[in-house]
Amino acid sequence: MVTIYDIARKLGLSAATVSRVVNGVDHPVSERTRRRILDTAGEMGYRPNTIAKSLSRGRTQTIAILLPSITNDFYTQFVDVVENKISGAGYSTFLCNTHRDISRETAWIGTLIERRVDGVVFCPTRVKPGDNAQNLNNVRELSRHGVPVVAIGSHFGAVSQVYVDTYEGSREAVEYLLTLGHRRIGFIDGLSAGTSRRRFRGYADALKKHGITPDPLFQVHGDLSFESGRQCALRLLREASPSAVFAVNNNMAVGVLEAAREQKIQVPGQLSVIGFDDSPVSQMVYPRLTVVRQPLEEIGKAVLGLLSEAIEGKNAPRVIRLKPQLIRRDSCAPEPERRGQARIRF
Amino acid sequence: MVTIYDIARKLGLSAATVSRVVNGVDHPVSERTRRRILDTAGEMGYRPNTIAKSLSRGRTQTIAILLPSITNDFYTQFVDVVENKISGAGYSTFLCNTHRDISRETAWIGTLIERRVDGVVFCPTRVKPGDNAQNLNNVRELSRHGVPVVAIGSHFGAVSQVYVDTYEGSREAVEYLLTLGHRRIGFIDGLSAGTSRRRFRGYADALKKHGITPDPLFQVHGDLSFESGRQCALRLLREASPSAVFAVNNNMAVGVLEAAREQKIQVPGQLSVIGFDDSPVSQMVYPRLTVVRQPLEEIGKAVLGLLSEAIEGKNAPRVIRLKPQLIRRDSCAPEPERRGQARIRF
DNA sequence: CTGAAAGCGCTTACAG
DNA sequence: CTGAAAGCGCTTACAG
Repeated sequence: MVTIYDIARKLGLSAATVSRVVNGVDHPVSERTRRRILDTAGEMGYRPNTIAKSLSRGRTQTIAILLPSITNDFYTQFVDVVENKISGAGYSTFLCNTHRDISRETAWIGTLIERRVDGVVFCPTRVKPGDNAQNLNNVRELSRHGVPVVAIGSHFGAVSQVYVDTYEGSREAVEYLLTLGHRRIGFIDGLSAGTSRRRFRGYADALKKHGITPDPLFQVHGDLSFESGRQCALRLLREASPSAVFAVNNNMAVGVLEAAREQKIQVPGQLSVIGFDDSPVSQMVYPRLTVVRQPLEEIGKAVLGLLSEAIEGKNAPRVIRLKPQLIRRDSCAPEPERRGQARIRF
Repeated sequence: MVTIYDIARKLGLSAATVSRVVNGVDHPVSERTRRRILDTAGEMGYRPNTIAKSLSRGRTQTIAILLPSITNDFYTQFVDVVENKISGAGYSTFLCNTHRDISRETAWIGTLIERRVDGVVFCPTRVKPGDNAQNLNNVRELSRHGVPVVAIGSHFGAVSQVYVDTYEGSREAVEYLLTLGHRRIGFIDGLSAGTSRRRFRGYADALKKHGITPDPLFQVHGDLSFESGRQCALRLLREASPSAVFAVNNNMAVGVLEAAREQKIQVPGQLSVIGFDDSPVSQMVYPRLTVVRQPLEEIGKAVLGLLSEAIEGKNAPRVIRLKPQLIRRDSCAPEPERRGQARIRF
């Protein structure tokens, strides 16, 4: 590999001068030597060594995206927009996948500190009850070592956060179903340790506001997979016969569609369905899913903004709140009639 | 940030000794000083600086995955398994997304050379006719700078390759349809500049073997999206009335399902459908798609094996061939009857 | 306009 | 068992 010294030697110049011109630094250099340097750099196939630059500058121009899963549609789309903005800002990005294993998250933290990344986009991994506490430890560990962090969704003390008001999104979705006349509304939750509690509260509050007491019979827990959505729906259909179902993600909502099909229940004729997030699959199924969409482009912009602030050290950590949006497609319809009145419990 | 010098100074030792023990190098050190160093390293919260290590060792322990799109299910799954193996081998991975833009691929090449990555997993971006030539240039550029490369799918001179025999997979899928009695088999291709020519040849050869001359009327081009699959299917249905359709990816195959639904054509009763790759969506639609699956786990293993060889410089570049597998699910059935005999052209 | 020199934080052959 | 020193490839304040 050719270095600035090779160029300097060949031209009888100093490395300092070569460094200045190849970096386009604002520093007076005669036009002639500039040309000579640029030319021979080209001829020799010179490529600056980013590692050496990083060491002397104390900056790596590198950002990590730490997340629970890359095969989950939400994160895939998240990575797509965030990575795009990161590289647009002149950084490279380390992809750090925990595979929903908190111990791998913790391991990544160490690696990222040692790699001296300039910042990390932190999507906490939490599936088990204790995970949340470990997330906090991990964020603190980064902060202790001076690594700027922006957290997605969850709040971790003195660190910036982009927060999508899933409570509000959830509430709106259920409001919508209520407006359509539904009163028997099932809720398919995710892992209990996850952030879906906010989604549940939005659901519950909407019901209460309309004088309906949330009934545990209408609430089931899945694991975010298609198959679990199907199972949950089957159970709801059997035990609560809802006229509408709200699921906390898309895969499970699609599972609901499948369960309905198996039970010969028409969607949306006999059963309305709403999902959360807006993955491509939501428009590839029949009927196309009505969903609560998280504003990915805005999220990406917020993430980069907050991260830049944190890196520059200009502003104090802060949180940017974003609102999800209800996208009405074809999976919802007015409640058909008050079938099964006798079994209504609320 | 605390350095080995800080530890050395505090203990009245040399940086060399500290370096040796914190790295667990095989070099005699008294048990006492080892303990002292380890203890104070712990107390001081010492973290080795990977950047400095990289510079002095001439190795960055970093691998890049360069790909056309991260929102495409195939690449998402590919990244999931490959990144997992890469980090398992002690490397971190740079995610380099070209967004199907060849000029961004070229830009990444420069960045990766300058970052001195230890290797790159190269999934060529090609959508336009000229892209292929640029892919070759890019691979050569990496090689010229001594960066080990393993290419996926395409062949690029003196560089290792993992090759999935999509010709064979395609041929088998069409054989299967022929076995079911289908003779009017539509083919939905991707971008013409892509690798799907091999898939087309598999299709064409299977037909010929059964005495059927491939008819251009049965061949249409989509852009790999769901919507284009739908459009292509609509056109095929209108102009060629096939009894089976084979699409070169899953999204388009799902689009075929949607088109059939709109036209009140039963799948698989009146139309059989096969897709390529095996994305999660293929099992979330109705009916579940029969597909040609690429063996991701094996691909991942092959990639890492080849990359290791290239990094160690032990073996000459070589290619590992893998075979896709036909996964029979619910979207295919025997050809119902010879409807529309009069219009058969072959 | 150009350069000498120290520094970034580590590794490692060479001595002792 | 321990250390002095050079080297990895840059940057940049300081001189001239």
